[in-house]
Amino acid sequence: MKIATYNVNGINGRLPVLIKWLESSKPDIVCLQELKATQDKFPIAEINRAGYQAIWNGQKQWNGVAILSKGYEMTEVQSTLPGNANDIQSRYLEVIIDQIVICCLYLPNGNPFPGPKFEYKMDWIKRLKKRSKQFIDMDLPAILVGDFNIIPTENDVHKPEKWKDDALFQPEVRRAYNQLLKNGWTDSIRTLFPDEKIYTFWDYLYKAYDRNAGIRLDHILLSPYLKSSLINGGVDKEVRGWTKSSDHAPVWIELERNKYAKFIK
Amino acid sequence: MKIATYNVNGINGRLPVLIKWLESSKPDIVCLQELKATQDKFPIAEINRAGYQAIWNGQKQWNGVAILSKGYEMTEVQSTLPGNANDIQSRYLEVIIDQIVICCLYLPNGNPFPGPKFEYKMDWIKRLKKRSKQFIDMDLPAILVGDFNIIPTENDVHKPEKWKDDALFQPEVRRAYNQLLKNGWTDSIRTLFPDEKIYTFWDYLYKAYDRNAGIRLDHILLSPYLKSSLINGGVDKEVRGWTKSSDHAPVWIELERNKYAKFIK
DNA sequence: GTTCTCCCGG
DNA sequence: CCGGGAGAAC
Repeated sequence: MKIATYNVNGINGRLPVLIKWLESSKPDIVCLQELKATQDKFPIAEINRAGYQAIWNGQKQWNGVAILSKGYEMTEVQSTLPGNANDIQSRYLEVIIDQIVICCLYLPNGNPFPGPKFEYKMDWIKRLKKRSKQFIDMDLPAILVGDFNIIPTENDVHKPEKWKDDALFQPEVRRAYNQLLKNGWTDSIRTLFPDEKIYTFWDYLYKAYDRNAGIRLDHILLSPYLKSSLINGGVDKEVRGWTKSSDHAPVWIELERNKYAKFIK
Repeated sequence: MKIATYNVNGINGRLPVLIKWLESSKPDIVCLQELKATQDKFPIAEINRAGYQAIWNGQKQWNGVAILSKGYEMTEVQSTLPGNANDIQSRYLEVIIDQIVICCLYLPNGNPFPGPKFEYKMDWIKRLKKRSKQFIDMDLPAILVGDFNIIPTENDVHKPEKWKDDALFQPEVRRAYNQLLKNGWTDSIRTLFPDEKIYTFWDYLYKAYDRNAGIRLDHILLSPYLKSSLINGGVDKEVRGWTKSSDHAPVWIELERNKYAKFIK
């Protein structure tokens, strides 16, 4: 089972690129972030035509998340991250597919640091830790998939010194990410490639992609039950070079179906 | 010699359509209106690549006119319509090509009627009458080419009654157009097709093009010396149906080179 | 409807 | 640099 995440930065503006990538990469499950479209502007007809069902959580100008599935039935569990009834930003979608809990998340950027937006980010992370801890405690097969807006380590950024004042690279943010790992979550890509410089985002400005001045923001975290099912993964880096591309590249993993199936029973 | 006019409604947004049309219609001279681009944003490189030189008169948000030439040398004469030093809108460009004075004009729309915008339109027409009368008085071979924003007669509009309150169809505007004809100017298209319903503009709204609910706004007027040189003309109506098309269609005429050459000597 | 401009957010 | 939104003009 191939599971991917892709921050599309505007699903309607990005539709040709998205469809082209779906057809070449053929993921079974896709978590999308930054739809930048209202619920009724989600291009469901084109998504269907590409062979995918979808559940989505739109919003007017920013944010917006969706989960696409090819063949697998989906059941929606949550469309908000629990813990703050005042949070009206569309950044979370939780579904069950093939007996796995799949959480599509678009964590707040948090810039400028410091400030209220950063505080919102930290509160969001706190709620994510709480929600995700429940999956661990319940021994559920679960995956946290999406744009975390967190650069986990110095090995995940081209020039660490440029990011020291940025909300994406604050010590307390990185510490929170590490706590997720300590809680039992596995960073798929880092597990597969322990030492490589791997990026998933390159700024539109200053020809960042041409210079490979990137950062790693998009992550796929596996609960303990799924850890041993991980058989492959990567970043579809070339997609970032396509015309009219998002500033993110898609990230994907492959799970061995049989390995986790036996645990669930 | 094939001379055309085309209100492009944004030259940069329209570039693929414009190039495609240039390559299929192959006019020698083209007057463009509504560039909607500043002087430095005019896509001269792409125009050159299509085989045309250009002189243009850009403006920030609206207006903007240009004259393209394939092979013929151009000499700029005026970049404003004389008679009002306070008029800063880029709506006029006068050049000499092959010994003919070519005036590219984008006459003000004038809506809403009545009001200051309509008064500006009438003042502009008054100045145009004055300038164009000079060409007649001087026996010069001259052409007035462009978007006149004037519906000359009831035969130039799909449903005349819908336009009676519109600045494009006001009696005093149509009277002014008729005075140009009385001064000696020849409406090329109407001369070639005296009775046909011919349109050059279809609103983007209400599927106006599909219903052929159009109006004739774009005209090519010949001074007396050139009248007998007119051998062909038409509207490239199909261009209006192309994807990402302007709301106007190109209009063109062909002049017999030898017929007017003998008069000039 | 479709363009462009300015603005925001990233 | 790009998306999307608001607003103006046609």
